[in-house]
Amino acid sequence: MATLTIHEAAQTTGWSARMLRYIEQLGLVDSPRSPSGYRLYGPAQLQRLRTLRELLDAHDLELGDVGFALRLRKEPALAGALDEWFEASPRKPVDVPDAEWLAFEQDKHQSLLTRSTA
Amino acid sequence: MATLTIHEAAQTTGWSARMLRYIEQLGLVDSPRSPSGYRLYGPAQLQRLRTLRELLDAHDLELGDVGFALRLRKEPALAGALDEWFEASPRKPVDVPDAEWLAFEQDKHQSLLTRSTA
DNA sequence: ACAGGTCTGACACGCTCCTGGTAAGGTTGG
DNA sequence: CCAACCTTACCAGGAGCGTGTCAGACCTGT
Repeated sequence: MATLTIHEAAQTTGWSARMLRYIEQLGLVDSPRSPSGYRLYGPAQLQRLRTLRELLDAHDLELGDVGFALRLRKEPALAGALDEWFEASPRKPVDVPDAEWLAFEQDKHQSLLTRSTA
Repeated sequence: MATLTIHEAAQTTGWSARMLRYIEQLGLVDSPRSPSGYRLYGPAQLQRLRTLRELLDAHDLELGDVGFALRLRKEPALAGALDEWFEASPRKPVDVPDAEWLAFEQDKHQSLLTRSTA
């Protein structure tokens, strides 16, 4: 049988069993389960856990960072909003209706004026 | 003159002066400086600070997250490595030679055996 | 059926992040 | 020259992350 239990998987990957559960909770590597609920780690999962470790070491990342990267793939709206913000000259955000956006644009100068004359 | 000092900018953007310095330190919004070193916030910076706040509120982000997104733009190698990792079906990791991979597959059972007899 | 392995959930500790505050010193404008 | 602002560099305290460990219940192989 090519599937390992969680402690065996921990041994071969260098993570602790605790961390394997945590990694799964972050959505980074989730293993299939046996009928009774045991986690079963196959070659694919082991591979993923190994390369995950390499990834962290190579680029000085933390699990939370990879979790955020995952969130970026799952929420294209978020990725798009960040893209827009990083474009130096920000236009209108995707999900803001024109009226609201214009109000904001006006309000900007408004508040600046009231500030500088206050 | 259309440039504000840090406390004025804090007023109009809703950040604290302390946070404006922190945001600059993260590399998210850095302002030009006066000859003597005072930060000068122009419309472009104020705009950026405003939209930054919207961004955080809209997507439940934190400054560190945006900082990480910035890092992704600055380090294409990092972004590429993450891309690769997220490609779901990883066969052999790019940088692990076949011999090593096979050794691992064998070693797996090996180490489990030696473990249990140790 | 018994030993040992697994499950979830919780508590705890150390560490970093976020944010505020303060101290010591330079700048500016009246 | 003095008040009021700015600068950098620290310390502090609450919140969240990474990790271990324990408890109580369930599963498995001999």
